[in-house]
Parts: sequence; structure tokens; C-alpha cells
Amino acid sequence: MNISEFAKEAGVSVSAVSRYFNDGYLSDDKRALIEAAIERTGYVPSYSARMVRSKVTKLVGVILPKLSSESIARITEGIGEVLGEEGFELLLVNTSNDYNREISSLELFRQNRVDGVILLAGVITDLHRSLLAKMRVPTIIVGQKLKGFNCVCHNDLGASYNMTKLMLDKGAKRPAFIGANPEDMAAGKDRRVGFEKAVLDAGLTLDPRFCEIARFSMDSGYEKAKHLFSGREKPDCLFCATDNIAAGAMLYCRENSIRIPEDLMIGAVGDSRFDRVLYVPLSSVHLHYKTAGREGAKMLLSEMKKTSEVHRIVQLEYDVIERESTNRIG
Amino acid sequence: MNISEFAKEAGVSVSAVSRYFNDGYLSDDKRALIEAAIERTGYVPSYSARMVRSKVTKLVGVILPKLSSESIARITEGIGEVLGEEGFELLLVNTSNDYNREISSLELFRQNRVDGVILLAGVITDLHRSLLAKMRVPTIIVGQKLKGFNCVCHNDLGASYNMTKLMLDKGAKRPAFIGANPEDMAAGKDRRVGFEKAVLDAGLTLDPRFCEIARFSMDSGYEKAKHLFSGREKPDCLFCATDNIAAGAMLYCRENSIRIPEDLMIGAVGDSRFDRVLYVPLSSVHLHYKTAGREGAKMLLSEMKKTSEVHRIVQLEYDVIERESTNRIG
DNA sequence: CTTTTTTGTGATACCGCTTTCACATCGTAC
DNA sequence: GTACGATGTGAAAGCGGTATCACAAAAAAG
Repeated sequence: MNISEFAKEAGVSVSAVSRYFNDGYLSDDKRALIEAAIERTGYVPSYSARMVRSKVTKLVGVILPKLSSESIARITEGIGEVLGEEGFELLLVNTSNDYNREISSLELFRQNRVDGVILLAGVITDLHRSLLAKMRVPTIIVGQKLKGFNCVCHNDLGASYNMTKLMLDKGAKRPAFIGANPEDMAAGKDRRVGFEKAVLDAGLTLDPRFCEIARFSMDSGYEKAKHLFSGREKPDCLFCATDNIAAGAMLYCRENSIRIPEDLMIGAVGDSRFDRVLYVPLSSVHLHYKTAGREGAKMLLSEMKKTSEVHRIVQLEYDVIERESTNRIG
Repeated sequence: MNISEFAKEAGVSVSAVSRYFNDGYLSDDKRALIEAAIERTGYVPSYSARMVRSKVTKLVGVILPKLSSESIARITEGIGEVLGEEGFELLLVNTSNDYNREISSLELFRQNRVDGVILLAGVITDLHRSLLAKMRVPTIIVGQKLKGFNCVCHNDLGASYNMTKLMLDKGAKRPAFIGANPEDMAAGKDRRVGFEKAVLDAGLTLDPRFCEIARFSMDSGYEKAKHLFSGREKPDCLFCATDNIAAGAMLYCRENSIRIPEDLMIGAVGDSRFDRVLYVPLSSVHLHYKTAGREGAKMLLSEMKKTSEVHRIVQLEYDVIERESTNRIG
């Protein structure tokens, strides 16, 4: 059933029906007629047709590197909450960390497909930048700082600095690091810089043999921990860029009777739900992922309303959560 | 730029352009002209306009109760993989376990918004059933068996039966159960029935004081474990409907010096990634979530192609993964 | 009582594309 | 040489809505 059939059924004009579903500039009796007819027929206007003329899709494209990650899931939940309230729906693209899919999704959304875009990316390349600059719809980046664009991000540097400091303050002298891809400015580079700064501020030196780069997985954390402990010199504290990496490293420790925190303190960033039920409850830094998603969505909403082109970067703070894995008396 | 401007730019007719993007019934020289013009202008046809006429949205609605759950994220990843290959995109609705949002999303998708729907639901009510029966687009249910509808589900009964049996075979005599909402036929009812069957088959009796119903969270698992151990009689093995519940229960055990597996064996269903790094590595049953998503998506694709109305229920099998939490010598 | 404004209304052009249709062209069969 | 199907083509009629507009009726202002 289309609008004109429905209008006939309701005994009103096509324009009246259209108004009913839009600005509402309509008398009460017509409104009643239309509502009665909706009740009878279950008529719902076609979204697609509406889009053609009004250029409004009520869709927001969300590009993410994977779904099965607690942090990303929480960000996405936050996004969905805020946008859902405003009647928007999420068009989700999971790029599976595939660079090409990320680019092609941006290309797709750059066109007329959605009213706005939220990008959760790890590594931002020049190609990303140039595509982002050419976006015709408002676009928000969550989880990374990118000058000249609208971003919601975390204080990764502060988080890693303070977690590392926590361990050093307890007397650790041989700090080790398992980080992520440094091309990822947030989880990779910033968390490394924070670690390094804390080490230097404590008057210690950085030992390159105690620095590893892992992928975002437990297995990778396990492997890197193995490598860390393969040398003669052993670290006495370990900062991991993510909880998953830390969990993997912890597994290696258990298998090799490295006591936590007695022999090795471990701290990480992320505060995953499983941290407190790990082999040894893991000290970690809570980042406000869901809030980041909500803030990103709010920022997008305001961008979609106004026409101004002011770019903002919002940085959320963090909470250091101490658990047993760093609970050593200095 | 619209199709007629573009056609002019390319020096061909509007029809030629339309054919280029659709059936491709076109001569090679026109095709070349169009391709050259695309190169120059970056023209992309409007999805919205295309939808109006062709009634094809290339969108699949996915309704899920939450995002930050490993099982759901994995199912959704599987769905995205398969549908992405076929050029479909996912319109995601996170209902946050809100019954009304579930219903209203079904209502929304029942109309002309998407080409197909995949529903991941816990509790299916009569209202769900009647809405599902009235769907005008192909719809697949993942994670639940529902007669008369297309479903991809797990063998929850077999999974819980065998996990329980594993523990009873090792000599446990006082089995306890922490389950989920029994209105959830899969994770709630079937997993309970499997547990009960295993207990009865082992010649034991069901002790109602050893049966708890939890929500899908660690905290809830913790609370229910506390309640289980509050009586005089203590269980010697515990089956939990999900890994999260088990992790919470394990936390209670640690705090109260209940040794695992010596005093209490624990087994669960789900095989979450964190199982092996828990306080005590958790025995669990691996369900093929991602495969379920993939199969659901394939089923949807075949439903969208054909017009027949044959309903199938596909049940996936499972793998029992034994770890330390049940590693007791009977 | 006229003029102006407000409020409500339906006809109709239009959004950007797809589909239908009538027709032109070409190669092949008879 | 004619008949025929296969292939290719552009004009134009939709698809189901929204935006614009002219205009009527009622209310407010003068």
C-alpha cells in the first residue's frame, strides 16, 4: 500500500498524510482520520522513498575493526544508545582489521548512503586522512586523536604512565613492556610513550630487551612473555598495552612458576570484565569505553544539526584499578 | 550529480547508465564511455533512489539483545562475513534485552526497510511468534529452535548433558546447578534439562536446594554460588549455564577457600576466550557461534533467493573442552 | 468592515533511479 | 531476398514519497 492508496482509504489528501508523518501541520480531525486508518491498515511509509526526496536516511555508518572485542563492543553499545534515542539506526561495517575494507567503507559512506559516520580505527594512514578530509557527511573518530577532525579519545598516555608508575612506586627496578603496533597512535604509541616516561621519571633506564610488540591477542601476549623471559636478565614488572596481552603473559607465568606479584608485577590497560577473575586478579586502567561511544554519538548529532565546521577533540580520563597482580609490598 | 547529468557528461543515455550499474546489457564502447566518465567525476548512483524502484535495499536487519557478549559478537561477526561477501550490509539494532525494543524492531523490519532479518533472541514470547509469522521478509532465528521458522541453533541439551556427565563420571555425588532464565529455551531450559538428565542417568537424585537461576553476569554467578554454599550440605560439582556465571562462582570459591577441583568441580557452556586464563582454567563446552552466524546468514541468503516457504532448523554440534576445573581423579 | 495574518489544504512538480516498451540494427536461416 | 531472432538502444512512465505553491477559510488587526 502506498501513500495515495492510503490517503484514499483514510479520506484525506496525499499531502495531509505526508504532513502527518513529518512536520505535523495538520488539523485535529484529519489527524484522527489518519490515525484510524493506520489502525485499520497498518500502513507505514516507505523509508526508501522518503530518502530520495528528503535526503535524510536516518542511518549512521559505523566502521569498526572487529566486533568480538570488549572495548569495541562497549563503544558501539554507547553509540547505539544515544543514536537510538534520536531515531537513528546503525549501519555496521566490520572490517576485520582489513585496511581495504576500511577504505572502501569510507568511500561508500562518503556518498549518499548515511547521514553521518563514526569510525573506530586502530591505524590511521594518509589515505584515511585524505578520504576523511573529503567526507561529505559529518564524521567522528572514536579512539584516536586526529588533528583537524572530530575525535573522542582516551588519555592513553596518562593511563599507561600511571599504571607503570604504580608498579615502579612499589619498588620494581626492571620494568618490561609488551605493547601493540606503534602505528596505532592510541593503544600502540601513546601507551608506549606513557610507559617510557614513567620509567625515565623513576630514574630508571629503558632496556630494549624488555620491550616487545604483540598483536591484540592472548596468544600473542603469551609468546612475547616467553621471549621476555628467555634471556638471562628477568624483568620484575610488566606493563601490557591491553588486558588480553596481559592475560596471555599471565598464562606463561603460571606455566613457568613465575609468581605474581612476588616475582613479577603485571599491570595493563582496559579493565576488561574478566580481569578480576583471572589466575591472579589483574590491575588495569579503566577507560570509559561506553562513555566514549556515547560522547562520539552526541558529537555526531550536533555536527549533523549545525553547519559550522569547528573540529573538536574530546579526551576522556581514566581510573586506575588496583588488584592483586601489583599488590606487592615494596 | 544525478544520473541524467552524468549521462550527459558521459555522452550516453540515462538508460545506458542504469544498465551499466545493473544487468550490464550494454555494448563495449558505451561501457568504456561510462567508465571514463566515472573516473572523471566519481559518480556513484544513489542507493535510496535505487531502492524505491527496485525494492531492493541490500540491507539485512540484525536484532540482538546486547553487543558486549562474546557469543553474540561472534555470531554477528559470522553473519557479517557471509552477508558482506554478497554485498549486503547490516542494520544493527541492539535491544539491550528490552522486550519492547525487540518487538518494535521486528515491527520496523516487517515493513520495507530491509531485505531480510536475523533475530538473536533469548526469550521468545507469543507476541514474537505472531510478529514473526507475519514477517513479509525472510527471517532467520539464530540461537533458538522455533518450530515453523527458519532457525540455526546449538545442541544446548547435549552440551550440558555431556559437561555434567564428565563431572559425574569423575565421581561427583552432589551436583549443583546455576542456570539461566528458563524462559530462554536454549540457554535456560535446554541446558537445565541436559543437566538434570545427566544427573538422573547417573543414578543420582536432583536436589532442589542445589539449583539456582542467575542472570547472565559474573556478579549474579557469584551471588548464586554464595547461596548454594550457605546451607549445611555442600555440593561437590557445579554446572553453570554460561562461562560468565561460572567465573563469578569461581570468584566466590576463591574468596572462601573452596578448592577447585578438589572440593568442587566446575563446568560450563560457551568456551569463552578467557576460560583458560581464569583463576582455575575452566572446563567448558565449545559452541560454534561464528559458524552459527555464518549458517544463519547462508540460510537467509537462500531464503531471499527462492520463493518457497520450507522451514528448516539446523542444529550445530559442540566440543567438550576439559581443563583443570574438572581435573580430579575420581 | 476591510485588511492582514494565520492556519490549513490539495494539486502537482519533483527526487534519482529502474523498468517497460517500441524500435533500430545486425547476423543468420531459409 | 525475405524472415527471423538476437542484441542493443533511448524515451518515457513509473516507484512512493516530499516540497512548493497557490489558495481558501478563519482569526486578528486596523
